[in-house]
Amino acid sequence: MSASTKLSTSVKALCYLERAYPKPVSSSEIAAAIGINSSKLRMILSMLAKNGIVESNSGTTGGFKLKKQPSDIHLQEIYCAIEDRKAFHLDVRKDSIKKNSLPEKLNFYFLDLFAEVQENIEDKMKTISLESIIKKINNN
Amino acid sequence: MSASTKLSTSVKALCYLERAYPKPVSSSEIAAAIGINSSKLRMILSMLAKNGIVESNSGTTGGFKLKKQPSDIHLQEIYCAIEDRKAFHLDVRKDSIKKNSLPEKLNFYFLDLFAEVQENIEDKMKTISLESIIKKINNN
DNA sequence: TTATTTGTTACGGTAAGTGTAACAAATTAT
DNA sequence: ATAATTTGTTACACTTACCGTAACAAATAA
Repeated sequence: MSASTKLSTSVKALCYLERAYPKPVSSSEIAAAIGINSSKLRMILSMLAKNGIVESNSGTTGGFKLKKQPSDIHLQEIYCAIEDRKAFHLDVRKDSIKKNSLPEKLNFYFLDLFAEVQENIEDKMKTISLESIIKKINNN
Repeated sequence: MSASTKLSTSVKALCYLERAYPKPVSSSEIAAAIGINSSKLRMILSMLAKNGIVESNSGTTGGFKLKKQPSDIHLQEIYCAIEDRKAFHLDVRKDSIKKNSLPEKLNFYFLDLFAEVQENIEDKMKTISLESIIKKINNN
């Protein structure tokens, strides 16, 4: 699952949970509402649960519900919870490239550059809370 | 071919051309030096040629050479020449999503957000010239 | 004990990315 | 003119990633 898909799916689910709060909601219900398979959604929600963003409970009265206030949940936090890899990942073909060659040095250069870009993106995401998204959406 | 691969390959080739300047170099020679297939490289270089970054000539004495000064070639320019799509592209599954629903609104929200991020990245790339990359590489 | 829900794994189908080959068109050398 | 070289482009097999779905053990409540 791609990073952007995971991120948007997460926010859709979290918005749904915010509306239902404090009632817990099952993955099936959320999945049907946002148009995704419930297994895939559970995969995402379980990661959010491990990172303390949502609470999950098994059983008849189980389901998911928000564990933090929307104003305290930021995009960067969500992103880190669901994705270990970076959004940008450079091709570093160590095969067929000589040590200390120009191509290798350029690979390192782009590795650094993309890491920097990645940091910029994460900084931006830190400034966006779930609450701000919900407010913006409601004004449309 | 992914955007990051195209970009790094382009810069590798351009650095090679800068070193050989003003002698034209064949795609085979560059391809061997940077470890890529010559057909794929020609695909990239032809796009750079269409955008006035390099000059291409057929025939025995043909090949590629820089058409602009390294200080006048910027990453953003290269990126635009080789890639029409954006680096980030959101999943907008219009199927199974109702009109004016929360998920649809959130899709639009992320579409806007990612477009903004994209602009930030391009702004950053505008500040990086081929010359600055070459200087940085040579100091390592 | 039964029913419900999470958490996780697996699998087939589809799309994207990679590496290579091939060949027409253009240009130069002989 | 003819041959050789190089670009520009297309095609193809192979691999990898992605997407949608199903399945089932573990946990929990009725």
